[in-house]
Amino acid sequence: MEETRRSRGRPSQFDAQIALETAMELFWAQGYEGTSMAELTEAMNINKPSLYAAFGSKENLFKLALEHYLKGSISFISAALQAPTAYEVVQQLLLNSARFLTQEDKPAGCMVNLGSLSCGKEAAPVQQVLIARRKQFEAALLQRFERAQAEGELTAGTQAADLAKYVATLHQGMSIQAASGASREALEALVNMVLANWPGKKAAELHLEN
Amino acid sequence: MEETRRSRGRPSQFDAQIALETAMELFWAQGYEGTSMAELTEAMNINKPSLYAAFGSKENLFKLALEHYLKGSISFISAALQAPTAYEVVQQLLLNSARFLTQEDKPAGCMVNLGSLSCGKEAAPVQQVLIARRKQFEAALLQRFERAQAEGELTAGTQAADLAKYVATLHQGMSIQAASGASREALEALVNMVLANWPGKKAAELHLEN
DNA sequence: ATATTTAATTACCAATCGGTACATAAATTA
DNA sequence: TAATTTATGTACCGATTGGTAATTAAATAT
Repeated sequence: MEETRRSRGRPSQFDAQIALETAMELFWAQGYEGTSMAELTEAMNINKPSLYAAFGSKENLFKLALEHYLKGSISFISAALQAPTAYEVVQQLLLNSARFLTQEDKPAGCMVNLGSLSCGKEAAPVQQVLIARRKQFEAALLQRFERAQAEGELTAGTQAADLAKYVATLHQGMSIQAASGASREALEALVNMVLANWPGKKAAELHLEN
Repeated sequence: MEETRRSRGRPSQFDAQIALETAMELFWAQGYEGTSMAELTEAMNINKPSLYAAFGSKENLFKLALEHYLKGSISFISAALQAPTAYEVVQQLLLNSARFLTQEDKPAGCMVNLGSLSCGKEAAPVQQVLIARRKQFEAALLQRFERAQAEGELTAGTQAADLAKYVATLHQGMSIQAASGASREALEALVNMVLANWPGKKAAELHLEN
């Protein structure tokens, strides 16, 4: 089944996906500027010329590591976005985020939200990519809340855009909390409090939900 | 009147406070790792030996620049904490933050919240100082909300600790929003939404849930 | 076997990093 | 004026930065 046409020259001694996983964890934990190519080559166990041949440059390696990160983390996000109600979307999203942001075997916080927030000019391209991803996340929330609004789910005065920015802001704040040492339990308590005061619903409806 | 005893040797050609202001803006915008001593010496218009003689090291310069930042930004925070009710505390704090984080002539976002979130091992001491400052801010909020609770202001089920973490998290998220290009108006709309759903405000309705 | 293709290895590049030695300039004190 | 004190300017330090040239090793194709 796995008969992928042997390539011609000397075979690679590393698996690109595994190498990207290692690069991802380093960039995730230490950021773009805080991670040197020397650290990367040692952790990935690849010589520098091989690494450059495979991934192009430090900047490109970061972008590929970011895509790898999104592949692994976007699953529970897109799953949450498919929940039947806006409330359940936020519930799933934030509760799962509280856990994701405090995984024991992974860096704390979200790679997209924490990366290159303040950085030198050399890191500007990477910074722009991360900003775009943050906006993309908020746009996905907006789209989902607009649907909820069309389905008559939200209260009259509630703006879908404000709601999307509210959830995105909470998610980003939770990343800083996690990176600053907040425990999983503390984040979960925070999320439960947010859910108990969810703006999209009236108190009476909230009572029925639980 | 300003008869401050002339020092003995050759006089400094720079004002330490003005120099710190410049260093602060650079570190604020580009972070600790993203700002080089070469950039600093040029922007501050001080030779490297003079800079080292005056401020010790890059790490120490950052810490002094941070203290300078706090001196300038902590005023509206401590003023907000003295508002008569918890609601007004949050109102003043977040509305003023929305403006502070989007000043036109200053870097976007909060230097404490955005600095060294992910960084290399060399920046670890600076990272720890920033984490401590974030915790200090949340602790000040906690203290204020505990007072509000003692004054019978909050509903029975509301934990002051959760409330403090909620506001701190929002403030941190707003910093990322500002750093990612969010406008002042968008942040103000967000804050107004948060205030409209402030847990202590509609106490009677929310009390039904728990 | 030989040629060809591709990767690994070693050694190296100019540029920049944070930090300093050394000599000089400008002030006060004696 | 001479001695002392402090800051300045120049020139430099070893280490590290991201990135490569050139050679060798290991596979397939002819």
